[in-house]
Amino acid sequence: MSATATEELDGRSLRAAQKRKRRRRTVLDAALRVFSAKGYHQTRVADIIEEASIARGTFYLYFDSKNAIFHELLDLLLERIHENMIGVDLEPGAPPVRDQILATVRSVLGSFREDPALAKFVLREAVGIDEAVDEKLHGFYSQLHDWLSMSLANGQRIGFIRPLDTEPVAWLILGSVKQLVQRVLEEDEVDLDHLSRVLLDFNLQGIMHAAPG
Amino acid sequence: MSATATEELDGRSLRAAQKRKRRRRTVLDAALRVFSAKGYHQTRVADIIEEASIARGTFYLYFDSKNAIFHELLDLLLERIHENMIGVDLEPGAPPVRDQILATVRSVLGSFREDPALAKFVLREAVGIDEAVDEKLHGFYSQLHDWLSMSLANGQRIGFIRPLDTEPVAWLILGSVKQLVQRVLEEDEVDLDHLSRVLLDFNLQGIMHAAPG
Amino acid sequence: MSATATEELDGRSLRAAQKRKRRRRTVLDAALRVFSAKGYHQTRVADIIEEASIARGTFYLYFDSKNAIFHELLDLLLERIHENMIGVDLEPGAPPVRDQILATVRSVLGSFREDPALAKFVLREAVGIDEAVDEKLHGFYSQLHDWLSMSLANGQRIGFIRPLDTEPVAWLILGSVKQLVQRVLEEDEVDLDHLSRVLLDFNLQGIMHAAPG
Amino acid sequence: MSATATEELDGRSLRAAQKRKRRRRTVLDAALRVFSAKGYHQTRVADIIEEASIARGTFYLYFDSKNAIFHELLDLLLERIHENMIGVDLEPGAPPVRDQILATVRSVLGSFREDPALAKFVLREAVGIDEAVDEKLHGFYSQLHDWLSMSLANGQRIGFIRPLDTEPVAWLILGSVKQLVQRVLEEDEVDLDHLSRVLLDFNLQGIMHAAPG
DNA sequence: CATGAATGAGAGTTCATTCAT
DNA sequence: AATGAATGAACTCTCATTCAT
Repeated sequence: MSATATEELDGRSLRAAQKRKRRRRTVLDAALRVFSAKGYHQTRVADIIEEASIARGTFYLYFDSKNAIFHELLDLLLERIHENMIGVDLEPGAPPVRDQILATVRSVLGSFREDPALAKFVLREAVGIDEAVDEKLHGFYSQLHDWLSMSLANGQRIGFIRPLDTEPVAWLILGSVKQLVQRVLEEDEVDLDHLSRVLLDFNLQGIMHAAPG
Repeated sequence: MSATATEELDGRSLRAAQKRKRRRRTVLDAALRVFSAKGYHQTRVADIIEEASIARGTFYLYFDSKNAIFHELLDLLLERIHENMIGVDLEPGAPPVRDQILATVRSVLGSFREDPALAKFVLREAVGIDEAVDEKLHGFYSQLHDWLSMSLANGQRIGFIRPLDTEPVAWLILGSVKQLVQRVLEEDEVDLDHLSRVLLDFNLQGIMHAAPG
Repeated sequence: MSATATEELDGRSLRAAQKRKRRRRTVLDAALRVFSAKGYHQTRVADIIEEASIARGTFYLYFDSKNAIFHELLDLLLERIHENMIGVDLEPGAPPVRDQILATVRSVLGSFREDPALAKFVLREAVGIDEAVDEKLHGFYSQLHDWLSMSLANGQRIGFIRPLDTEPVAWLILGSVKQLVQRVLEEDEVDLDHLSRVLLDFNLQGIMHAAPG
Repeated sequence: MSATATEELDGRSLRAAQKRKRRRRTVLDAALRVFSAKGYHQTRVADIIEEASIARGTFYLYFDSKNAIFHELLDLLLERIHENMIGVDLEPGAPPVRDQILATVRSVLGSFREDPALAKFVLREAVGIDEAVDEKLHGFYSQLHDWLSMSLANGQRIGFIRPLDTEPVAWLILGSVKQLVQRVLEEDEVDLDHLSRVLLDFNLQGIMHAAPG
């Protein structure tokens, strides 16, 4: 009987833990929606709890503060973007580099387009909130930059990329991508395939005619 | 004698008006400093009046509200940036197009570097404050974009620019410039001449080797 | 068991609702006391919350603003006065008209005397606050006037009242009553029965000797 | 020469004093207009100085404070009303008492009608401003009441007035007059002669048919 | 664990009054 | 005497967080 009780308790606490997790998730989702729509400062805790259909106190049962839930969201999203980043396979037999990059670009643009809240959140609303937020974003973009910079260096080594100062160029590429993502979010109908190709061509060849040999 | 009196009055009111203008300017400068350093929401009216060394009520003598002074600053700065933009001279006998663009780029980067508060303000803090602010910034960047887009079209007509979709490419260029400006602000020592050349080369030729004829 | 749970919940929320209502009432009462004592403009929200022994925020939990609670009080009190007004029964077999009116007058004077705050509030403090307040009071007195005017017309029809211009006379009666009420509030010891009779006699017969046939 | 100088000074200071007096009067008039239109609390010092076309500081050259100018106005107006009050001449050979009273009533109503600002000011706005204002008004009405009460007593002595409790009846009369004055101010077209007669008849005979001998 | 009423520090703004010119 | 820019105390209202139930 005590076994049963224990089992029951285990089962109960397991279910409880799951329920807790689900609740947390519900609130996080709600918060993401509201933060994306109104921005951090325009968002009241009241908005979040209403969107999540929970009571005021419940919010503080799952999160320490409005600021804390924001940070948690930010971490989550930056991590998710990280995971979606695909490296370029330079092994012999791999698809052409250009095609690989094109696929990556296409996938990144598409994923932002699918979850605009996420992108809006990271690109626009997470600014001017906090020293800590600023640092986090800064670190994130630095990582992207470093990865790009390294990729450029690799490309140079195999002769795919011309000699250039990889540091600033990585920033330039990053900037152009960020801007395009932002545009993609604002326009209703976009041809992702076309845009991906334009983005790639621009970054690869710039705007000039290929110089004649 | 009445003339003198009138003159005196004029002189007095003139001096008063000048003083008023100077005061306004003092407050605007102080506000720019504080907004740039702390962001809009972290900035209290108390911070501004302390920075400007004026009394609480004096602030409201010159500006309607915290929001109003922010908008005035924004207008001022966007206008200033506008004025610094130089077109490209295509007349025969003009300096080479590439040199002209290079000079513009160099001047833009330099002016931001000279007044970092200005740049920080426009690029970072003016987000998520207000519908009106968002629209203003949006409009500003749209204008920049349209100007770029048109310039690209012109370049195509004279054969300087390869065939490409000017609309998205203009956004890409804009994005890369914005990002570089942001970096320039964050780093202590930068070689503006070098960066300007890198920026230009990147946008003109991309990152690939010039394709052999 | 689920029934019990539901009942408990119902009971809980019921008790909560009751408590809420009691709280509201407490604040309203406190506000009435303070407004009556100091007038609208001398009253600070701080005074009300102190009198009600609640926190600053709590006040705004129950009322939108200082102005709103004032309006609610005003509505409440005007309504209460309305309810206390008794019509005259002209049916055969009813008590003599004079006695009926006397009873009404006595009851009105008495009710004001019992709750001086109420009367002070309506008669003195609710002036010069707001366009809306002015209109509300104006409307209230207009209603009283119209009711009086109509009663006079009815009295004329049954021959109880002499021919006269009912419109202005209704205002005269109203004015005399208002003034007496105000006096009743200011004096410590009053003989309500005596005053009621004096009021009635004055309004019925004026101050002259009954004209000899 | 010193004489001339003195004379000149005298003349100058005289003219200056006159100008000062005129200025004061201008400001007082302006204040009366604004106070009457908007009420004490809605009136800003800015409103008064704009209406009077003087500078902010000038206001405080002539009056100690917003409160002070209000009190001065109040005193002025109460005094003016006092002066307009005419006693009843009971000497043999004087016009009939009823006619004398009628003339007084007519004149009082007419004077209020001619200067509505004055009346509005005294009857409506001067409430809930100040302990001192309250006392002043209270004293004023007490005087009116005492005068009325005494007149009633006199009337009783000569047999013109029936036996009644003069104290409360004086308040009733006062109330009816105040109310009528207030109405006269609010309506656009009024027949003052008719209203005066109605007022008199009401106060003299009430609303009942004269009791048959 | 869930609730939502209660809290109070702190924000922006107003306006009567002062004072240097 | 006249001006009007400057002052700052005092006000109302907001909202993230707490806590008794």
